[in-house]
Amino acid sequence: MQPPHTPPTSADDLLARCQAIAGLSLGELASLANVAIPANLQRHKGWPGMLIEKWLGATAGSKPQQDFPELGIELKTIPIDAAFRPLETTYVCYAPLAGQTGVTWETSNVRNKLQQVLWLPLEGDRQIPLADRRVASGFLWSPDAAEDLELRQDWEELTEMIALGKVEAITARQGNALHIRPKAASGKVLTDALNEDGERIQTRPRGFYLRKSFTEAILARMFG
DNA sequence: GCGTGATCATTC
DNA sequence: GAATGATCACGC
Repeated sequence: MQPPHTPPTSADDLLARCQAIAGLSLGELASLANVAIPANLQRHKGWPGMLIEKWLGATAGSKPQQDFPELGIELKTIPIDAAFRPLETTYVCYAPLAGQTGVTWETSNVRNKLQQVLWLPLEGDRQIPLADRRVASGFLWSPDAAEDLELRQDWEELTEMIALGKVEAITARQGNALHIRPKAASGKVLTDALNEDGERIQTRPRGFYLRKSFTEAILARMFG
Protein backbone atom coordinates (compact mmCIF):
# COMPACT_ATOMS: atom_id res chain seq x y z
CA MET A 1 0.00 0.00 0.00
CA GLN A 2 1.18 3.48 -0.91
CA PRO A 3 -0.15 7.03 -0.56
CA PRO A 4 -2.18 8.20 -3.58
CA HIS A 5 -0.62 10.49 -6.15
CA THR A 6 -3.81 12.28 -7.08
CA PRO A 7 -6.55 14.11 -5.17
CA PRO A 8 -9.75 12.19 -4.45
CA THR A 9 -12.34 12.57 -7.21
CA SER A 10 -15.37 12.41 -4.94
CA ALA A 11 -16.41 12.31 -1.31
CA ASP A 12 -16.85 8.54 -1.61
CA ASP A 13 -13.35 8.23 -2.99
CA LEU A 14 -12.05 10.26 -0.06
CA LEU A 15 -13.94 8.14 2.47
CA ALA A 16 -12.60 4.98 0.84
CA ARG A 17 -9.10 6.31 1.33
CA CYS A 18 -9.93 6.85 5.00
CA GLN A 19 -11.21 3.31 5.33
CA ALA A 20 -8.01 2.01 3.82
CA ILE A 21 -5.88 3.54 6.58
CA ALA A 22 -8.30 3.13 9.49
CA GLY A 23 -6.76 1.06 12.25
CA LEU A 24 -3.20 1.52 11.03
CA SER A 25 -0.60 3.19 13.21
CA LEU A 26 1.22 6.40 12.41
CA GLY A 27 4.43 4.37 12.32
CA GLU A 28 3.03 2.03 9.69
CA LEU A 29 1.71 4.90 7.61
CA ALA A 30 5.00 6.76 7.90
CA SER A 31 7.17 3.87 6.76
CA LEU A 32 4.83 2.96 3.91
CA ALA A 33 5.08 6.57 2.78
CA ASN A 34 8.85 6.76 3.36
CA VAL A 35 8.37 9.51 5.90
CA ALA A 36 10.67 9.82 8.92
CA ILE A 37 9.05 9.42 12.31
CA PRO A 38 10.01 12.09 14.83
CA ALA A 39 10.82 10.98 18.39
CA ASN A 40 7.99 13.15 19.67
CA LEU A 41 5.83 16.05 18.58
CA GLN A 42 7.52 18.79 20.59
CA ARG A 43 9.25 20.10 17.51
CA HIS A 44 6.90 18.50 14.99
CA LYS A 45 3.48 19.60 16.10
CA GLY A 46 1.88 19.37 12.70
CA TRP A 47 3.40 16.04 11.77
CA PRO A 48 0.33 13.78 12.11
CA GLY A 49 -1.75 16.19 10.07
CA MET A 50 0.79 16.35 7.30
CA LEU A 51 1.12 12.57 7.19
CA ILE A 52 -2.64 12.07 6.91
CA GLU A 53 -2.87 14.75 4.22
CA LYS A 54 -0.39 12.73 2.21
CA TRP A 55 -2.39 9.54 2.63
CA LEU A 56 -5.65 11.14 1.60
CA GLY A 57 -4.18 12.99 -1.37
CA ALA A 58 -4.64 16.53 -0.12
CA THR A 59 -2.70 19.01 -2.19
CA ALA A 60 0.25 20.06 -0.06
CA GLY A 61 0.71 23.69 0.66
CA SER A 62 -0.58 26.44 2.87
CA LYS A 63 -3.50 27.80 0.94
CA PRO A 64 -6.14 29.55 3.03
CA GLN A 65 -8.86 27.35 1.60
CA GLN A 66 -10.18 23.85 2.12
CA ASP A 67 -7.91 20.85 1.84
CA PHE A 68 -10.08 19.43 -0.94
CA PRO A 69 -11.41 22.55 -2.68
CA GLU A 70 -13.00 20.64 -5.54
CA LEU A 71 -15.01 18.65 -3.01
CA GLY A 72 -15.59 21.52 -0.60
CA ILE A 73 -14.16 19.44 2.22
CA GLU A 74 -11.78 20.45 4.99
CA LEU A 75 -9.63 17.78 6.64
CA LYS A 76 -9.07 17.87 10.40
CA THR A 77 -7.13 15.27 12.32
CA ILE A 78 -8.07 15.33 15.98
CA PRO A 79 -6.17 13.71 18.85
CA ILE A 80 -8.40 11.62 21.10
CA ASP A 81 -8.15 9.61 24.32
CA ALA A 82 -9.31 6.02 24.85
CA ALA A 83 -12.90 7.22 25.21
CA PHE A 84 -12.78 9.12 21.91
CA ARG A 85 -12.76 12.46 23.67
CA PRO A 86 -10.64 15.20 22.08
CA LEU A 87 -7.33 15.99 23.75
CA GLU A 88 -6.84 19.31 22.05
CA THR A 89 -8.84 22.20 20.65
CA THR A 90 -9.11 22.40 16.87
CA TYR A 91 -7.55 25.25 14.95
CA VAL A 92 -9.85 26.68 12.30
CA CYS A 93 -8.22 29.71 10.72
CA TYR A 94 -6.65 33.07 11.35
CA ALA A 95 -8.78 35.81 12.87
CA PRO A 96 -8.64 38.89 10.63
CA LEU A 97 -7.73 41.80 12.88
CA ALA A 98 -7.31 44.74 10.54
CA GLY A 99 -10.26 46.46 8.97
CA GLN A 100 -12.43 43.55 7.94
CA THR A 101 -15.57 45.31 6.85
CA GLY A 102 -18.69 43.87 5.34
CA VAL A 103 -17.90 40.30 6.31
CA THR A 104 -20.83 38.36 7.72
CA TRP A 105 -21.04 34.91 9.22
CA GLU A 106 -22.27 33.63 5.88
CA THR A 107 -19.16 34.90 4.11
CA SER A 108 -16.66 34.29 6.90
CA ASN A 109 -13.57 32.12 6.67
CA VAL A 110 -14.71 30.19 9.72
CA ARG A 111 -18.01 29.15 8.18
CA ASN A 112 -16.35 28.35 4.87
CA LYS A 113 -13.83 26.11 6.58
CA LEU A 114 -16.41 24.34 8.72
CA GLN A 115 -19.06 23.91 6.02
CA GLN A 116 -17.99 20.31 5.56
CA VAL A 117 -15.25 18.66 7.61
CA LEU A 118 -13.65 15.25 7.32
CA TRP A 119 -12.82 14.39 10.93
CA LEU A 120 -9.98 11.90 11.29
CA PRO A 121 -9.50 11.03 14.97
CA LEU A 122 -6.16 9.57 16.03
CA GLU A 123 -4.89 8.22 19.31
CA GLY A 124 -3.19 11.15 20.96
CA ASP A 125 -2.43 10.04 24.48
CA ARG A 126 1.14 11.11 25.21
CA GLN A 127 1.77 7.79 26.93
CA ILE A 128 1.42 6.03 23.60
CA PRO A 129 4.62 6.21 21.54
CA LEU A 130 4.00 8.35 18.48
CA ALA A 131 4.64 5.50 16.04
CA ASP A 132 2.12 3.27 17.83
CA ARG A 133 -0.76 5.70 17.73
CA ARG A 134 -3.54 4.39 15.54
CA VAL A 135 -5.88 6.15 13.18
CA ALA A 136 -9.62 5.81 13.75
CA SER A 137 -12.40 5.88 11.16
CA GLY A 138 -12.79 9.20 9.45
CA PHE A 139 -16.23 10.64 8.87
CA LEU A 140 -17.83 13.61 7.18
CA TRP A 141 -19.58 16.26 9.25
CA SER A 142 -21.48 19.42 8.52
CA PRO A 143 -22.84 21.67 11.23
CA ASP A 144 -26.56 21.22 11.85
CA ALA A 145 -28.80 24.22 12.47
CA ALA A 146 -28.08 24.32 16.20
CA GLU A 147 -24.33 24.01 15.73
CA ASP A 148 -24.31 26.63 13.00
CA LEU A 149 -26.18 29.00 15.30
CA GLU A 150 -23.81 28.38 18.18
CA LEU A 151 -20.81 29.02 15.97
CA ARG A 152 -22.39 32.09 14.45
CA GLN A 153 -23.14 33.68 17.81
CA ASP A 154 -19.57 33.20 19.01
CA TRP A 155 -18.16 34.41 15.72
CA GLU A 156 -20.35 37.52 15.71
CA GLU A 157 -19.47 38.41 19.28
CA LEU A 158 -15.75 38.03 18.71
CA THR A 159 -15.80 39.72 15.31
CA GLU A 160 -17.70 42.66 16.74
CA MET A 161 -15.09 43.12 19.44
CA ILE A 162 -12.38 43.15 16.80
CA ALA A 163 -14.36 45.66 14.74
CA LEU A 164 -14.73 47.88 17.81
CA GLY A 165 -10.99 47.84 18.35
CA LYS A 166 -11.14 45.64 21.43
CA VAL A 167 -8.77 42.93 20.25
CA GLU A 168 -6.61 43.19 23.33
CA ALA A 169 -9.64 42.63 25.54
CA ILE A 170 -10.50 39.32 23.88
CA THR A 171 -9.83 36.28 26.02
CA ALA A 172 -9.94 32.57 25.24
CA ARG A 173 -12.61 32.37 27.94
CA GLN A 174 -15.13 33.91 25.58
CA GLY A 175 -17.20 31.79 23.23
CA ASN A 176 -19.14 28.59 23.85
CA ALA A 177 -18.09 26.68 20.76
CA LEU A 178 -15.53 28.92 19.12
CA HIS A 179 -12.88 31.03 20.78
CA ILE A 180 -9.82 33.09 19.94
CA ARG A 181 -6.26 32.44 21.05
CA PRO A 182 -2.81 33.58 19.92
CA LYS A 183 -1.52 31.88 16.80
CA ALA A 184 2.07 32.60 15.89
CA ALA A 185 5.60 31.27 15.80
CA SER A 186 6.42 33.27 18.92
CA GLY A 187 5.34 36.18 21.05
CA LYS A 188 7.59 38.41 18.97
CA VAL A 189 5.41 38.11 15.90
CA LEU A 190 3.18 41.15 15.46
CA THR A 191 0.44 42.08 13.04
CA ASP A 192 -1.76 45.11 12.41
CA ALA A 193 -4.96 45.73 14.32
CA LEU A 194 -7.04 48.72 15.34
CA ASN A 195 -7.63 50.16 18.80
CA GLU A 196 -10.87 51.67 20.09
CA ASP A 197 -9.99 55.04 18.55
CA GLY A 198 -9.48 53.45 15.14
CA GLU A 199 -5.72 53.89 15.36
CA ARG A 200 -3.37 51.28 14.01
CA ILE A 201 -1.71 49.11 16.64
CA GLN A 202 0.53 46.06 16.63
CA THR A 203 -0.63 42.91 18.36
CA ARG A 204 -0.04 39.18 18.37
CA PRO A 205 -1.84 37.32 15.58
CA ARG A 206 -4.87 35.38 16.74
CA GLY A 207 -6.67 32.31 15.48
CA PHE A 208 -10.14 30.82 15.79
CA TYR A 209 -10.29 27.45 17.56
CA LEU A 210 -13.10 25.00 18.29
CA ARG A 211 -13.49 24.17 21.96
CA LYS A 212 -13.10 20.58 23.04
CA SER A 213 -16.66 20.50 24.33
CA PHE A 214 -17.88 21.29 20.82
CA THR A 215 -15.81 18.65 19.03
CA GLU A 216 -16.47 16.15 21.80
CA ALA A 217 -20.18 16.34 21.01
CA ILE A 218 -19.47 15.72 17.34
CA LEU A 219 -17.35 12.67 18.11
CA ALA A 220 -19.87 11.38 20.64
CA ARG A 221 -22.60 11.45 18.01
CA MET A 222 -20.43 9.34 15.75
CA PHE A 223 -18.72 6.98 18.16
CA GLY A 224 -20.71 7.38 21.37
C1' DG B 1 4.70 37.91 8.27
C1' DC B 2 0.76 34.94 6.64
C1' DG B 3 -1.24 30.80 6.61
C1' DT B 4 -0.83 25.83 6.67
C1' DG B 5 -0.33 21.67 10.01
C1' DA B 6 -1.20 21.66 15.16
C1' DT B 7 0.61 20.51 20.28
C1' DC B 8 3.24 22.29 24.15
C1' DA B 9 3.66 24.08 28.72
C1' DT B 10 2.53 27.43 32.07
C1' DT B 11 -1.18 29.04 34.67
C1' DC B 12 -5.34 28.53 36.90
C1' DG C 1 -6.28 18.00 35.51
C1' DA C 2 -7.98 21.32 32.22
C1' DA C 3 -7.83 25.45 29.82
C1' DT C 4 -5.43 29.41 28.31
C1' DG C 5 -1.76 31.53 26.31
C1' DA C 6 2.55 30.38 23.88
C1' DT C 7 5.10 28.03 20.69
C1' DC C 8 7.35 24.70 16.74
C1' DA C 9 8.15 23.64 11.61
C1' DC C 10 7.50 24.67 6.92
C1' DG C 11 6.62 27.17 2.12
C1' DC C 12 6.49 31.35 0.10
